[in-house]
Amino acid sequence: MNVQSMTKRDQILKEATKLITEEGICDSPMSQIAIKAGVAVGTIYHHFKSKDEIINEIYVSIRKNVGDVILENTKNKVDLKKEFKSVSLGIYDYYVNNPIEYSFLNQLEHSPIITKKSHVECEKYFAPIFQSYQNGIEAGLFVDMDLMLMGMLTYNNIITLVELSIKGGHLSPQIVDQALEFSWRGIAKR
Amino acid sequence: MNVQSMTKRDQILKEATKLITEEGICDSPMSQIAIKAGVAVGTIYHHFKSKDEIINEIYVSIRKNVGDVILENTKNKVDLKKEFKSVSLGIYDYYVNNPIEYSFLNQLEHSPIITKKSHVECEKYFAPIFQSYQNGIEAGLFVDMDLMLMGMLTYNNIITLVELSIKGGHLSPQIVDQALEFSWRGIAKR
Amino acid sequence: MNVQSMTKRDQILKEATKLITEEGICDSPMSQIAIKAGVAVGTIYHHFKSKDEIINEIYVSIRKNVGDVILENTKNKVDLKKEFKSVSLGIYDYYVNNPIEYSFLNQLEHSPIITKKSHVECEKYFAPIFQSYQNGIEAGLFVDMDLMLMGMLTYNNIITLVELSIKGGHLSPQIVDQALEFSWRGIAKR
Amino acid sequence: MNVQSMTKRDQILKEATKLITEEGICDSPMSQIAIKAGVAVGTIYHHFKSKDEIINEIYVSIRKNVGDVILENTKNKVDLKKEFKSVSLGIYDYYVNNPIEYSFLNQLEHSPIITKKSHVECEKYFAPIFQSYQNGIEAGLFVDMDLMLMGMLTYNNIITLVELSIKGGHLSPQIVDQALEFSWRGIAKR
DNA sequence: AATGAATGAGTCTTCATTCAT
DNA sequence: AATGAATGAAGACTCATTCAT
Repeated sequence: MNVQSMTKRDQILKEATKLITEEGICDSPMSQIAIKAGVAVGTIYHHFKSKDEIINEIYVSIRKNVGDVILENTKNKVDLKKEFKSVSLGIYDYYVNNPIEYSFLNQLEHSPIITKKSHVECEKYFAPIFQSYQNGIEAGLFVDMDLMLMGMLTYNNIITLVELSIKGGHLSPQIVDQALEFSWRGIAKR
Repeated sequence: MNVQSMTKRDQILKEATKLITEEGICDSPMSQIAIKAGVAVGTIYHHFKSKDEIINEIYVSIRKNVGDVILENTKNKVDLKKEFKSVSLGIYDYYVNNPIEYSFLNQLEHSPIITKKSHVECEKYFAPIFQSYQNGIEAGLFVDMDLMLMGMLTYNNIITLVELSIKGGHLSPQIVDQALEFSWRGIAKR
Repeated sequence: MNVQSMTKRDQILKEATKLITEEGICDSPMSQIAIKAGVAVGTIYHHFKSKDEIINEIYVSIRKNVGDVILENTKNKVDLKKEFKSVSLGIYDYYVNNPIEYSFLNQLEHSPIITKKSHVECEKYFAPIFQSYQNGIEAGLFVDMDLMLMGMLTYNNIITLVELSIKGGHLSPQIVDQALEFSWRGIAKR
Repeated sequence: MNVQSMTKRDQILKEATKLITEEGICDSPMSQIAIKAGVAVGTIYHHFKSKDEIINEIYVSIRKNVGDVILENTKNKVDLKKEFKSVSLGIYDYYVNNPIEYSFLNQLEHSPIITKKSHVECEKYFAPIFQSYQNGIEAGLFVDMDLMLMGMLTYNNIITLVELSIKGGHLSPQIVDQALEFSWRGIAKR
């Protein structure tokens, strides 16, 4: 795969993401993606097997981006609260700065189009957080809560914040911190 | 509108909800909805203007169901924590007992198909909760947090719980209570 | 058939004429005719066997109106030129004062929807003109032209005038007379 | 556009013309046009945006054919009467030899499907005749008649002739000449 | 006579995918 | 690798007509 085709492949993925986010999957035909990406329809089929494959690839790749943020912010073992906050802020920043990717995830995560395989592949990107929470519980610093529940509650609280930010415009650092404190009070032992 | 057509109209809405939940909008043709509902395609168009209209109507009606639950659990002013828990459990129970409706909401809430008008109409169903939180803050019993943020965080925590329940099977009352306590710690002043 | 149903029947015919003229046959559904006529769809089918029947009935009835004008202006045998002019002006006036009927005829006369039977029935309405021309030729006052040709040429010249009037607004009596003289020169021996 | 697609495009136009002429627009579905043209339905939409676009394109192209005939017979400035007759005969011949095209025009010219744009585009094809008549009037050889009126009267007389020919079978040169003389007497000063 | 809910074949159009170039 | 014409199944929606009330 040479440089030019790399470019085309990426162009296709990028424009597909944008179009699907804006119009919905039902209203994002391959022909339109081709036009936006500046390639022929046939070219898309040189790089991808089907429309569903494109969608799944985009989905997983965005999840991976978030996974990278998590990894980055958990690699140096530091104070638990600091880590909690830096991971949370990292995810928050990623979504707020990549609203198209965020919106894509929202529209697709509950769709039957995303395969079981894709979902499974995405799970591993969250592993570092679960590890971190596990440590917190074992160290007696976190409340004794079901691990999966704790992970989902805290993650979804970040999503709530992102949602508010995207709908209502920029959030002040105070508001963001309020939300993170909300979560922290929920998991940390007094 | 007589009894029989009521039945047909409801049948259409019910089967459309089920099909869309299972197959996704793209894979839920009107012809299929008609078959499942036991009516002719034309009959659907006798009762609804378009596919989008059906989807929006279903969306709003489910939100209204949740609104009714909220209303039911906020009408008797009682202890704030009791109210918080009964509202939360009410919503939780509704979604867990109506997984199809829950899934429908998930798939559609971020879709461009749902109109601004529908979204606006749904907002009012949440008003009682916001009122309750407002009271809590003013009484000095809740932390001084942005009202919208507080509402979304607590609501989404219930959603998280529902998600876990639907994915992982029945949740023990302890787990449910853990999650509600997580939220309560997040909003209540110590 | 009582007075009320007469009214409804006529209402249906009137609104069908208008709608078809404005929208074309393809875009004039029975349901729309029913609404415009203020009746139920089923009511239309009490009065007419089918859509085609309505169209044919309207077509023939308009042709009959023109036939009545012809009859009216040929019943008193007078000077040939005067008769020619009064018949021509009569037809011209009818169309200009009934532009919807005129337009209906235009749109339908070449359509396969109009049956052979309808066409044949309409022919008789023109008989008086042909008789008049026959007389003119036999009297040696008109050029010796094929009778049918003479009839069509003169009639179509009136149509030309109507067309010009409807497209370009009111025509001065001078212009109208110019056209009638054009025809007259075409048929009268010098 | 290569040779093969040209062929397909033309095939579609040709078969659409024939079918619409025979069956009327309402009874000429795209599926049928596709079958007759020996292409897939989708292929039609590869070449045309909509059914209406096809119809308008056919309409204008036929008018253009007539325009070419007019142009051909007016380019050599000769005797006015000779020109009048050659133009008239040219148009007459075109229609008689292309009865499908003639019938198409008849069915469509008063239809709301033909756009204003199409009508305007067609006007220019008649310009040479109007110029010729203008010359005749200015040279004092033609009666002083409204130019548009003169154009329409003479043109419609040709149409009358065509109509008679198509309905009644072949017309003798004498009959044709009778009609042209009818028109000539109408416009020429004695 | 009048109604209008119901029907379902049929309409125009779309679009994922293929394939010859 | 890239193209884009071609395909045809399938989609949303229409509408003439029927029929129980």
